[in-house]
Amino acid sequence: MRRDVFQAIADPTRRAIITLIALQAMTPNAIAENFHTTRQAISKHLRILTECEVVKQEQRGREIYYQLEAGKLKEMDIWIEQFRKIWEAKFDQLDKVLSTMKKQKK
Amino acid sequence: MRRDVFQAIADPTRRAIITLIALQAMTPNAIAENFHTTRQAISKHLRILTECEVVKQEQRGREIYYQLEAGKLKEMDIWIEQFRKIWEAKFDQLDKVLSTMKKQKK
DNA sequence: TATTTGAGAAACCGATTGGTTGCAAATATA
DNA sequence: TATATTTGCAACCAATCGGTTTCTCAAATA
Repeated sequence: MRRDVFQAIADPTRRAIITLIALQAMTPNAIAENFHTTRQAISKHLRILTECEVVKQEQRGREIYYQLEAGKLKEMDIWIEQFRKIWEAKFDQLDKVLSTMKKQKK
Repeated sequence: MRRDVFQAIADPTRRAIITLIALQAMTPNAIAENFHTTRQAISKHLRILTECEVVKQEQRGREIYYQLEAGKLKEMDIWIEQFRKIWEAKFDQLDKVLSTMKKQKK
């Protein structure tokens, strides 16, 4: 199955997992404690995140620590980049309007 | 149905539509010409994009022009923002490693 | 007025999703 | 060694997705 970062972060649970493990790596069990689903459901999400390389595994004994691969999120950032100019331009226009209003007030 | 921006951009066709109409508003027919699907399928995507407020309609006679609401994409940008520090930190570390290697070479 | 054109809505379809329960394998511990 | 713990995997299920075809409606045009 072909997956990408955009699909990976489409699910709210997956986004929550990403935020959760952003600062320190965690095991599936520890992660699952933070959600109202079964451990297996979390395991599935982790599999998807791993396939998309948004997350990295590190085996330690029988435990597996999942760690965020923040760099992969940069791909999204690059896609959004092209639209940043547009919404910033919009705000520039708003600035102009606001400063015009200010001048008129004076 | 509860939808959000993240679901909106999860589909590649939808992302392509967004890029397509970023610079100028377009009608469903005009948009559909750029894809290998029916106009109705595009119409469905436009409905989802409209529900998520990523896109705005402007009726002109019997034609409807779809226009990008770039500001909505900013929501995603804000979510990614929190991870930007992390991947930038990673690259800072890489910089250190590289400069150390450079010094050793000298 | 009759006809063509642009667009959304509805019904349907196969594939995918996110969840569940039950199981098997490997490691840790008594 | 026997048992408990951590994890992934398979099978199943209802809901949703992305697509199609068919239909209706409103606006433009002959």
